[in-house]
Amino acid sequence: MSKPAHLQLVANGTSPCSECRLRAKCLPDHFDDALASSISDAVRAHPPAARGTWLFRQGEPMTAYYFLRSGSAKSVLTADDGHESVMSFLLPTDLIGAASLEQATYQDSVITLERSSVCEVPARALDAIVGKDESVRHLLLSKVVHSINAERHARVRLEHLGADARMADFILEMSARLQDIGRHPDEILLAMSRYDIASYLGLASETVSRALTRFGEAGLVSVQQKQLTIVDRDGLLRLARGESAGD
Amino acid sequence: MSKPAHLQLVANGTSPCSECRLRAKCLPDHFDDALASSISDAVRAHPPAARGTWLFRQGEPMTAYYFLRSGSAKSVLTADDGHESVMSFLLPTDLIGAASLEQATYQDSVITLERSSVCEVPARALDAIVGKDESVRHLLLSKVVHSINAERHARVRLEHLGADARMADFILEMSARLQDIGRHPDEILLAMSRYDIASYLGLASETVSRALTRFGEAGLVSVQQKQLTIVDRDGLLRLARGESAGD
DNA sequence: CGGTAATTTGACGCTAGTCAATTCATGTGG
DNA sequence: CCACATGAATTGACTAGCGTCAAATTACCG
Repeated sequence: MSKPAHLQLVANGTSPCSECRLRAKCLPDHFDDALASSISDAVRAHPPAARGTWLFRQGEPMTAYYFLRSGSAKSVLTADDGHESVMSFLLPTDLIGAASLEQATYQDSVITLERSSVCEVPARALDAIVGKDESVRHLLLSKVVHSINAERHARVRLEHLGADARMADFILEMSARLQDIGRHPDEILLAMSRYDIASYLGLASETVSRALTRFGEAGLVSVQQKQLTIVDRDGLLRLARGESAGD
Repeated sequence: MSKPAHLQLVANGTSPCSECRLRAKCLPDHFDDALASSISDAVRAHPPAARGTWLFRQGEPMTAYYFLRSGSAKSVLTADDGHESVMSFLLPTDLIGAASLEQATYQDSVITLERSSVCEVPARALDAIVGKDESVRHLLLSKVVHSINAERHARVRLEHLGADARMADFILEMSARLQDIGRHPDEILLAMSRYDIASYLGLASETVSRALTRFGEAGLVSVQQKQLTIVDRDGLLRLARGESAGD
């Protein structure tokens, strides 16, 4: 994260979705010719960008949305007083910029957490497709609504759970999302810093550190730097439900 | 709130929007004939419902959205373990059910906090209008996105603010929303219980009570049961920014 | 006017934040 | 390729804010 740089707009990609392994998560089932041609006009695949690359920054004019194709990123909200909060971690197939739809400027900043590639969809092009294709419209809406419910989950987690429970819930959340995109649900690469996790969960980074250490000692997970492996999923589940380790 | 009852579907309303004082907040500027007729087919105004009436409950099949026309309501999320969290307070012109768009069942429960009336929009009718009218589509999307950003604000409030600051922020939030619908920004009717406020802010109800008492003593507000009057707006603002009372 | 629920107020304890010091990765340049 | 520098992560000690429990008071509705 030493050299933040803006995303280079190297538009060397061509109609990218037709061959994409993850297409089913981004587009409707029926990938007919009409849709395919709309898409290839609209979507621009980018070459991989280095860790620490900004896709956009809060306050900039809103020009495009993105879908993450590989790697990972985080979304950061900067409050009036300068405080920064990590609002979400982004994995492949996630819609990036949902909170900025219909807005003149971006409502948050997004930065890659590792070498990552994205598919860019200019705002205008998205609007055109959504106006034409009903199933794309439903898919977009359901992605947006999904992010409402993700925010709500995050909020309820803050309201009701203690530090350990939040941490366990976070691990299970990441696991479920990895599984959803066809990755192994027990092998989690924590590409973000402890500080980022802490901000996401409303904790101090020391508390995250302590929780991970304790989880390791209790045989719930095994942690080696950024690589976390789930060992006792049921144990994590119990913790996330707010039951103390022993019950 | 003693006798919860489901909303009576007395469809005695007719094309309600054409005469509605708050139309500008629910519909696009140009209210042409085509749109007007779509609307009158779709929107059904209900007679006022008593306090404690459920509009819908989490898990029920999703059939319709609502716009609040008068009164107020709260949205409640029930977690797997039975815990209930107040997710939002609803005021006139608010879209009710945004989190349930494109879902088979309602994602939360909504109950009136006082005698209130609503405009019902069947899911199918909304979809039809959104498919036809571009400006309605943009308005709907911006309402949905607005609720993402409201959730985010609520979450950042939990993460960064102490009890007093949350409370002050809540009062200012309600004030701004009242002003937005043309009501006096200093006269706030707290139709919800202290317990509801506490749940919304992630606090204990005792903490809410104490904060209100202290605010009254400090001359920031004047409280008489459910009627709250803002006395020192700047003082509240400073508190909400996290500055202690004296700075 | 009485009964019930909501609210207020007080006392106490625990959780997690803060401060501080140490160890450990990471990647950079000689 | 290794030594070093920088920032991240870990660990420990201390403290404060807020939740919990309990009791008293007040509002509200029949």
